[in-house]
Amino acid sequence: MEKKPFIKPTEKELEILQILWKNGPVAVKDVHECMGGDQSNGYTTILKLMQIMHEKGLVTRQKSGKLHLYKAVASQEHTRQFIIDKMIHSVFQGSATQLVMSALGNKKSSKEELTEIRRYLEKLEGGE
Amino acid sequence: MEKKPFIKPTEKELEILQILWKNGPVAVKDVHECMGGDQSNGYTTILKLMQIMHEKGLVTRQKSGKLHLYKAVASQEHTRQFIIDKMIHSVFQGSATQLVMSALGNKKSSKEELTEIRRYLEKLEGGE
DNA sequence: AAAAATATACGAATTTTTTCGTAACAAATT
DNA sequence: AATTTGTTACGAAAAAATTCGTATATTTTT
Repeated sequence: MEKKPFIKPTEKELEILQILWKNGPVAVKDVHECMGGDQSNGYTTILKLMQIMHEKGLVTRQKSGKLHLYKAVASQEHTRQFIIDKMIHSVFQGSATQLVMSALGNKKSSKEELTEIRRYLEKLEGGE
Repeated sequence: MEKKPFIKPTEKELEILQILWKNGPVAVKDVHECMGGDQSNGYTTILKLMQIMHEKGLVTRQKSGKLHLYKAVASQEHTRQFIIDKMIHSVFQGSATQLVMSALGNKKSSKEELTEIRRYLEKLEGGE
């Protein structure tokens, strides 16, 4: 059996993953453009990062003509949950409740958002 | 006017801050012990980290006899909100709602927790 | 006052993350 | 077939974060 340790992506890697999740399998060029072109990041910087991500197993890639199309391995949902779990543990002393309150307390969430969350909560409570 | 950029603490720094918030002004020794003694971290490692945090302005310190008592500068609440905001932006495409759902979805939160959060929400909605 | 114990200071090594220059390669264009 | 163009590969530098050894200072004990 293969045990996958799930490597936590670094900040930059996360930025790249966001783009991969949103746009499906894309080339380095596309990611680079999505990140604002050379103003903010050199092309080879992004390329290198994506190669490293490939080494780490964070992404797979597939040759298509002369370019590589990269795809995230872990789902956005899975990665989010992993990160959130870590955060709940390291910053909110294990309390999801405290995280939620912090998340909602500062942001002026719209009434619609709050209602949506409340519905979601009721569903969770009901379904138990 | 002094503009405070608010430096985001690193992971290890955050661990230390947790202890400072919880236990008030304490010496390096205390922090070191709280973190499991030499098994996990050398004393001088923690010391150095705390000195760096001092340089960065993350903590203040005060001499008390021969030791330094360290205290976090930013409040736990403030730091939490800063980190959560960053996370909402970088991982949840700006949607606090999605973060909340992710936080509650994976964890099997207890009925009590869910109820507590729902009450909190109702208060937010009402108070608007 | 010498020795031991307890802290801090400092410098440096190590590891991880980020950045980038240059080479190599392949396809398209001339 | 030579040149240009677009891409990946590679190596190394720079920056940031973490770890630790050793020196120094101060207090306590002998």
